[in-house]
Amino acid sequence: MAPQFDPKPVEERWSAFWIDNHIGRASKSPTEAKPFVLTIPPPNVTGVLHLGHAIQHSIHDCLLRYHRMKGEAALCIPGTDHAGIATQIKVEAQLRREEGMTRHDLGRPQFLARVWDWKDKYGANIIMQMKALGCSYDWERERFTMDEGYIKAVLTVFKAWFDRGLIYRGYRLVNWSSGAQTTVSDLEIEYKEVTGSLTFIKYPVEGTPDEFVTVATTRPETMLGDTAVAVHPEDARYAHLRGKNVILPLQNRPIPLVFDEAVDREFGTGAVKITPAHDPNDYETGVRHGLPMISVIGFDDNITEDGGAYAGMDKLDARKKVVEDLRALGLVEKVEPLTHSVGHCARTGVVIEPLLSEQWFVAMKELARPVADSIRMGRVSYHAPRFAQTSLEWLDNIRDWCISRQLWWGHRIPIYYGPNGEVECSVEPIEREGWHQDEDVLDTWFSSALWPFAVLGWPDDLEREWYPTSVLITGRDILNLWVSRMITTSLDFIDTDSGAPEIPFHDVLVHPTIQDALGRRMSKSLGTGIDPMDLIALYGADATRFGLLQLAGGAQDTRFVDAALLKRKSPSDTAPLEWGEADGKAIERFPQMQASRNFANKIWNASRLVLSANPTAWDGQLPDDAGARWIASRLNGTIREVTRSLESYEFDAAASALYSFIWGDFCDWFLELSKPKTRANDTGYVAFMGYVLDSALRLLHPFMPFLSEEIWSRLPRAAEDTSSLSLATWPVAGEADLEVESRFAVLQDTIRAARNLRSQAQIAPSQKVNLQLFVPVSAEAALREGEAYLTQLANVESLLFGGERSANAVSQLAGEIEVVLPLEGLIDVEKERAKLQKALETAQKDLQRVEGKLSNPNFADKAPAEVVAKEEAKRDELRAQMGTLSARLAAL
RNA sequence: GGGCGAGUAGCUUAGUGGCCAAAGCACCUGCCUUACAAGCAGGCUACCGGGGGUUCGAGUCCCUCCUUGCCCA
Repeated sequence: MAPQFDPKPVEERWSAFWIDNHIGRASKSPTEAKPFVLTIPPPNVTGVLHLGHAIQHSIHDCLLRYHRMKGEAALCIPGTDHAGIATQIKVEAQLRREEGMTRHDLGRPQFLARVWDWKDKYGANIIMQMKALGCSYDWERERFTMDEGYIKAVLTVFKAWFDRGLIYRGYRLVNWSSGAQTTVSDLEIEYKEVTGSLTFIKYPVEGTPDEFVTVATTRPETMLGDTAVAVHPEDARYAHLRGKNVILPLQNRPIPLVFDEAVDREFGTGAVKITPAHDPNDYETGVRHGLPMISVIGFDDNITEDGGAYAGMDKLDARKKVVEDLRALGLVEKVEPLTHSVGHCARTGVVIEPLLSEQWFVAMKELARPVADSIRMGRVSYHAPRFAQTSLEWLDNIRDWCISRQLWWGHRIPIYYGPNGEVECSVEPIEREGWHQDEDVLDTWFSSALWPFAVLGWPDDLEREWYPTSVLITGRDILNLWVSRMITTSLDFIDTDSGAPEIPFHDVLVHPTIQDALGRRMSKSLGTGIDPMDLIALYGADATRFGLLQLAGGAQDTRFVDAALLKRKSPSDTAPLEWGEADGKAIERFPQMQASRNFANKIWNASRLVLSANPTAWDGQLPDDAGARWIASRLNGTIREVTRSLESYEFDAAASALYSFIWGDFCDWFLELSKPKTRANDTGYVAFMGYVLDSALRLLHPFMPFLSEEIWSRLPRAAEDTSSLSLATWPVAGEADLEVESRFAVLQDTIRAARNLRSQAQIAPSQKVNLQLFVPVSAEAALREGEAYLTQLANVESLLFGGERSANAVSQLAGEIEVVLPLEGLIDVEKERAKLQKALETAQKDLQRVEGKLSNPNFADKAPAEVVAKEEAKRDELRAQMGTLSARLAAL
């Protein structure tokens, strides 16, 4: 074995082994035990995975491997999403860039062939990335949201909802993205603060041309489509105008003054212009008052014929011209700067234009109610629980879902139009003379909403033994977009054995969002996006997984440190980053990953040491030795803690329990104190060392599968014999022995004190020293038992218990134990005195605080007995320490 | 605008009312001690965002302000 762990060959070997041997295949019959089932959130086939995916898949595979080792039937179904808008935009951009063509030049069938090529290429790449991370999913079950069976599921749901009247076509105000040339749903809009202006426009009152009603607007060009001005019914300023019209300037059209309670009297002048065709609020007002709706902005963002003189102009040009012309007429009262929130298309970034259009919708109210009920009843439980509230707020205020998209890539809407105006929904294509299919496709999330049961064979033959699934692991940004909708479809289409609506998963686990080193969302355009494959290449897949799982504590955002990025002067500094370099100096760029790579190397070398002693299978006989008893107890505590943490999804706690056990306890103490035993070829002891390592590797496997598998394959095996650690059993915790652990802690503290003295006295580590110990009766057994270890680990020549207090010595306290290091030459008495004096003062101060607490009657009365007892023990120890320190000072 | 989080060492994070607030990285000192310099031993570093309150006791609970992230409009 090489002195440094080289991840690459190990990853290649075991990756191939797991796939060839179908480790991820759920071969057990799930009826044997409660199955553990996951379906991954299918990534978009738009490109490559980023760190957000990497943490998500580290969590998936960690849980999956843990449950598999526990002996449960464990299954995780992988797959990818066609991602309608996102993918089509990518392929269109590529087409434009490389061939100067639009999709229309190519035609629908040819264009779709191009998108399928793209899907094959990038979809395969994404699956490859998951495998590189070590994911042990059931690769034979890989699904795609547009594969044959999936299409059937989508069409079946559409038809069922259509037949029940839940899917309908309507001429409504929808969100139009001119960038993608399609509608988008409410959830696909991102609101951003922009600096704009508020223009106050005077509308003359009909019949009294000297009187005006002033309205304030951020979008003056929409005034061309105004069909009313609204004021609050109790607003005294406008009460006298009831029943009157105002004249819409530029269009010279009388429009009514309407009274509506929704008007905010405080905003602007209290009078608002109403443009029902271009604003959601105005649309509602328009419906309430039966106002005409005039579209003045078209799908191309240009002013329509109804915009009169401005027809054909871009809406932003028209905005300037309208204000200019109004100013010329003296109708602009003032213009104020205003920062307000504007909806942008989440995919293309263009400003969303609300437009009237004929689209398909799902009526959500009736469907959403049982979803909210299920969440409230706790049938689906959220981690953290507050995310249930987030979902409920959305569900309780649900609005109809616009599902038609003016795209080519996706599930084409199964609606057919006949020559005489017939409209029919059909799962099978209608190929009758004169009939044609709706041109639009469905919102991607319509198909994603069916994921958990569509990947398990629905509608043909749902594999009930795997449904419902166990945990849905996802980022919090798609809780409404995806998670709530999956619950909706499952409750509506899937029944339990007793006929009640079935949930798609029991738990929803929300994982952290990974931010860049400056607290921003990771983004390729800023040059801050990090490809997990780069991390795997630099640090190895195990270190990458472990490092990410250390960050996966709760749902809180977490920062991924890029040392090079931190060196930048300001967040707006976008100078390119060179890998591993900042200010011309070589640096470790990702310290979090470096730390876990070092950990992997530590495990590798600890294993080298154990394996070099040629361990045989352990017979279960615990060596009669303080160190062995101690590490056995610590192992049991660690098994318990890692198991508990995984059960409660605290991956950071599990990782740090493993880290401190393996590095802190096993390597720093146990392996060090075991060295004389391995040199003496104590086969029983070495077999025990092999057993502890074996157990640690099992616990480590869900976190670092490659490394643990590699080392485990080299260890001897007793009863159990499987070909792979991934199929070995999860360790069962025995009782931790607190008595053994506290005795060993006394020994450790004493050794540390001795090392500390050596270091202060600047004694070379190789030089042996004589040591004198003053030990209270309570600690004597512990020190006698561990005397050999003390001698070995503090490099002691001779150890003296008690005796004369020499003046020529330095000392330090370890609890109540006084560790004294006599020195050959004269010591610096003043320095030593000052050190002891300071220690004495500190103890004095602590004692005063503790005594103050104890003498407070409120504390004695109200604090629990064990807290009081702790304080009393503390007081006794401090008194003893002060006695020892005084004695030492006197001896100087 | 409404809602939900977060702010702890130079950095990233633990911290479940009860010892003197924990870990890793970074930094400093000394060591190539025959598993590991990706290492070992020792050390430095905190007005726990500000202010107020509840409590015998607050990093932890409540109020408020500041900063910041996300969701919804």
